[in-house]
This record gives sequence, C-alpha cells and structure tokens, in this order.
Amino acid sequence: MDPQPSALSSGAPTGMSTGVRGGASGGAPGGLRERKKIATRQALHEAALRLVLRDGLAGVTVEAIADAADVSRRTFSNYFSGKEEALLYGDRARMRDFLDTIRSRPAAETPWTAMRETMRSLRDTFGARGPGVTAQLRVLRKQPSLIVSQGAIFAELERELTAEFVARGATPALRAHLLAGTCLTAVRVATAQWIEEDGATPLPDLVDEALHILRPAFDD
Amino acid sequence: MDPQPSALSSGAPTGMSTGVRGGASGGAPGGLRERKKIATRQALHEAALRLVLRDGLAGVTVEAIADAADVSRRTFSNYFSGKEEALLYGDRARMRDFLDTIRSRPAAETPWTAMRETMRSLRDTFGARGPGVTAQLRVLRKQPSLIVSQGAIFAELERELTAEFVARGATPALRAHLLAGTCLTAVRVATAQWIEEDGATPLPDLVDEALHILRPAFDD
DNA sequence: GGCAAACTTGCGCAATGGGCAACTTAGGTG
DNA sequence: CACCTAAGTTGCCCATTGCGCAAGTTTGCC
Repeated sequence: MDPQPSALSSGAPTGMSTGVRGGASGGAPGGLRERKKIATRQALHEAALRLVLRDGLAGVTVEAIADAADVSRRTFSNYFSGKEEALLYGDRARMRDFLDTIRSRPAAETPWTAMRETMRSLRDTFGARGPGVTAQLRVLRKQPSLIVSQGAIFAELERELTAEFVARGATPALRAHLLAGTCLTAVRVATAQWIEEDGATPLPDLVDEALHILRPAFDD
Repeated sequence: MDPQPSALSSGAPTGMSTGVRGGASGGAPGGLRERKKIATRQALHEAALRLVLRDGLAGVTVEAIADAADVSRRTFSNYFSGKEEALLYGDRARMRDFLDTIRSRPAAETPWTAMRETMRSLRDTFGARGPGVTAQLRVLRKQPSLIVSQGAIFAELERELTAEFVARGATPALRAHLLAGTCLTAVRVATAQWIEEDGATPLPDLVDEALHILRPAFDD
C-alpha cells in the first residue's frame, strides 16, 4: 500500500526501548516482550506517519492512530506523549545513532575532526533515504507544531554534543556550545535545502558543503 | 509586590497589535481601543510570568492567568494560543525589534556588517536587563515546553533573517540560510552562557564574543 | 445621536494527557 | 510443569485546553 512505509523512520529499529515509558528497567534484549514493544512502537510510528501524510496533523486524532496500530488510546500514551513525538520517532533514533557514533570516535580526536569523521561514517545512513522522502517531508514541514517538536530534539542533541565536545577539549564553554550549535545548524540548514531542491543534491554533500563554510571558524 | 514585573518583557510595549488576533485590521495607533488591547496583552503576559515563576508551568492553568489579569479564559485565547505564547511575548517583541532594526540598515551593507551593526545598536536594549532576570530565566528554562516554543520564535526569525540576507546579496541560498542560522545560534548560545554564569559578563559582550569566533567563516 | 466594526464573554464540544485499578501476559524459579 | 511476579495493556474518569458560535458591550466615526 505504501511503497516506503517507514521511509522517515530509522531503517532497522535500533533497539534500546527497555521500559515502555522512558525509564530504563532492565529487560532481556532478545525477549519476546522486548520485541513486542519495539514492534508496537514502530507500528504506532508508521500509523501516525501514514495518517498524518494523508489527513494532515490536525485531521488525525490520537485515537485514530492507536486504532490503526491496534492498540488502545491509553497505550498510545504509554509510548508517546503525543502525535508529534510519534512522528519524530525516526528523528530521535537518528539522533541516538549520531551520538553513539561520535562518542565512539577515538578520544584523542578534536571536536571538529570527530564531527567530520562522524558525518563521513553516517554518509550512507543519511544518504540512503531515497526520493519521495523529500516530498513527504515537505508536507510534514507545513505543520508548525512539528517543527517545534523537532526543535526539542535538536535542543537535546545540542546539549549532548556540547558535552562531548567539552570532553574532547573544546574551550571555553561558550566556544564548545557554539561549535555544537553551529554544527547542528549546518545539518538543519542542509536538510532544509535538500528538501527544498527536492533531493537534487545528496544530503551528505549538502552537509559537507555547509560544514566546509564553517571550517574557517572552527578547524584547529 | 514584584520588583521587576516585566523584566522579561519588552520594556515599553512596542505597539503594533492591530487586531486582537494576529490579522492586521487597521486601527487608530493612539486610540483608546488600541491602548486597552496592549494593556490587556501586557497584563496577561505579566500575570503569566508571575504565576509561572511561583507555581511552575504545569501548576498554572490558563484560567488562573486570565483571572489574574481580570479577563475571561476565552479572552486569553483571543490574545495568546497558550501559556507558552503568553510567557514568550517579550521574546517575540525583541524579535520584532531586531528584525525592524536590521531591515532599516543601509541596503548596501553586507549581511555580516548589517548583523554586526544591528547588534551594536541593540546593545543597550539587550544589555539593560538587570540582575535577577537571569535567575528568573533559569527557572523558566527548566520547562521543556517553553524551550520548545522558543524554538518556534527562532525558527520564524531564521526564515526572516535569511530573506534579509538574501536581499543583501548573500549567495548561494545554502550559505545565506546557514549564515542566518549561525548568527541566531550565536545569540542563543551567548544567552545560555549569560544565564549560566548569572550575568557575570554583559550579554552583549558574550554575543560579540560568539560572533567574533564565527567571523572567519562569514566576514567578506 | 446613532450605526458598524471590534472586542469580550459564556457556553459547548471534541481532544488530550495522565492517574488509577483491574486484567493479561512474558519470564524466571523451584 | 505449575506458579509467581513484574511488566504491559486497557478501560474509566477527570481536569485542562483550543476553538467555534452567538449574544452582549464598547469604541470609533459620521
């Protein structure tokens, strides 16, 4: 029915759910319980995506999404705090990927190098999202409350990234924070451009271009 | 009762309300009607601020704010779409100031120069916010939904600023957008730092410092 | 004075988020 | 395997919210 049902989500649901609500509460990684939770979360996400793309954010109720995923409205709340969060599940996953990747870079690398190499190694992940995705994203971008929720993700990411940069020796605090915020702005802006020009240039290339402009300010 | 009732708002409510809901609907600038509207908006804003600082965002209902400002809950909705918007009224006003200022710079100035001069001329406006404000802001910053709504303001600002930079000859689109986003990141980060160190360094100085770091990437 | 536009208010309604308690199920234990 | 416990699901309930609508009320202007 949908050629790319989870085009906007993380390809393979990258584990780590552990406790239907955020709290880490230990659980067998491969257990049935865990797999079911991930499946439910994914189902809710995809249902939300499908319905919202069809009817617009305002035209879809939480109940409708829950129904489409065969769970109760109450259960929806157990997984996501609202429609926005369900829709941005994929973005959150990508955020975790990004953080995991950059954290696993050699500790000796400077912030800028770690950033550059991280983007290089995620090239495939981000570049893989094929055509059609831009069109969908264009629709979703219309919804103000979504952009806003996106902001929450970036804010969190910025905090984490700043900490990572500080750990890599960025000083002073202002510069570390600025570096993190600026890198994320590069990603945001590149993505916006990518959507606008309908994927004409591969996303990773646009990010590279943006980072290249910033290089004179931060490359050590 | 409150030493700085509107510390977070714009000092003098910079006119331009014109139509209780956004839509510009012509109205005498000095008329009683217009003055009442501005007063009501300001009263709602201050009531929101006071109550939220006391009881936390979740601990205050729209109704309580409306009561404190002597209007009905329904009227609150006529002015603001929610608690967050009421709280951020001051930020929106500052955003408009900023845009008005930069737009009125000579058209021949490059984006970077216009930006620098705008910050210089707003130095007093932003620097004037005295001590105590940082403490309040620190409290407000705890509320996730507020940061998120702040993001909405910045997003809008980024769009407008990008357009302004394009008008001033910034190319290509990616660079113009990146420049706008980066400048705003500088402001955001500087403000965060300012709050964190409790106003030790004047905000304008921190913004200058941030912009100085970025200079190598954008100064033409 | 008097009219029209603008604003306020109360009422109603659907949607939402979240607490609570009963029920169901996965996972480990003797 | 029977059994127990913790985790997850669901229905029920309620306070809050955003908004449309249709009176009232006020302001601005001829």
